[in-house]
Amino acid sequence: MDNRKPDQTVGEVGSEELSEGTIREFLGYNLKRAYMVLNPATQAALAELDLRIPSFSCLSVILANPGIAPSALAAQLSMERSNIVVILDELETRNLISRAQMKTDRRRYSLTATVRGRRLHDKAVEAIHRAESHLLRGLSADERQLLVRLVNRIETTTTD
Amino acid sequence: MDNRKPDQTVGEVGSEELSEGTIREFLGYNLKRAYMVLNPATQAALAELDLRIPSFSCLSVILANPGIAPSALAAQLSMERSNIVVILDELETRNLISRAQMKTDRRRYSLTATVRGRRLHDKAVEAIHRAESHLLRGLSADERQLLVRLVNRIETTTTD
DNA sequence: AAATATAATTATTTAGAATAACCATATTTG
DNA sequence: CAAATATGGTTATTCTAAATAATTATATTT
Repeated sequence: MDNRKPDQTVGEVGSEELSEGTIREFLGYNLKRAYMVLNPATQAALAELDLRIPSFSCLSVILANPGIAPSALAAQLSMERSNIVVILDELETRNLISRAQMKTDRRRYSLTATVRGRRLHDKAVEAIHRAESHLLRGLSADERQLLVRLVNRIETTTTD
Repeated sequence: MDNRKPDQTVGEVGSEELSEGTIREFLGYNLKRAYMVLNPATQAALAELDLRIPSFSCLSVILANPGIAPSALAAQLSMERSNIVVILDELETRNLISRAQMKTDRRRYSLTATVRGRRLHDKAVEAIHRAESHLLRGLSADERQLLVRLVNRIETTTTD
């Protein structure tokens, strides 16, 4: 029933002939494996610019939404507010973003990227694109686009 | 240059109109988001059977490769050998697998699943399939298959 | 005016993954 | 053959990232 090779030696499985069994059927497992490949590659690409992935993500969302508040940023990236703070501290110290108290609500801070922040961000975007392109070199442009769309439809389904 | 809405109030970005900016372009970001959705769903499905994801993965690979050694198991799942040990301890305590010293090499242990282990595994497979099917309900069978294939081609590309 | 809620922050805890070190057995090599 | 080196499993430890709790300031509600 479950013996693929009826004559296999029990207790002696050659390392080349290992089967992954059922787990490869699951999307979750495959996603995780892929993520474990993409993530270090992205980290390495950003490390050259002294950025970590969460810092880059924050910078990117701030650039796309000038004036965004930390709590909105956290919600957007599905991060804890408390963890956002230390990232913003670092970005601000490095003069990549600036915090300004809002006049309308003095509890909130308005986040904007500096010119320096934008320049670094743009470099980072290129670096990540290079890294990903390398990993995706086996896929055509159409296939890449299709992949991203399909991946997004998982999440879309969920958020509803 | 960077003002999408020329008349927007700086420091006042409505929460509904947030843009994700460039990050959505990156496969890594999209994969992570999807993974963050799949993972908790899988965890929840397995929790009912008192299994965690790594335990299930080990059980599954052992079932597919009876007699596999812990180090081969670790390599297969890209886990540290030292972390595998505690998982095997738990699986053995619960009588889901058994460890037997190999005659040929007494340093190695031969891992096999028990009947009880197989039964629990099969239940777990069903539970995960149910959970994933729910999350993927917006995709057709063809699309799901295509998604998994494309995801796998990322990793394949890398391992070469 | 008092009570309650929200935003940012700080400090603490927790959980997981990676590292280092240890013992037993195998293999290699002088 | 004996000594040295390597490998497999195990244990203990360290490191890091994420989650929680608690604090202060301001806003809103009653």
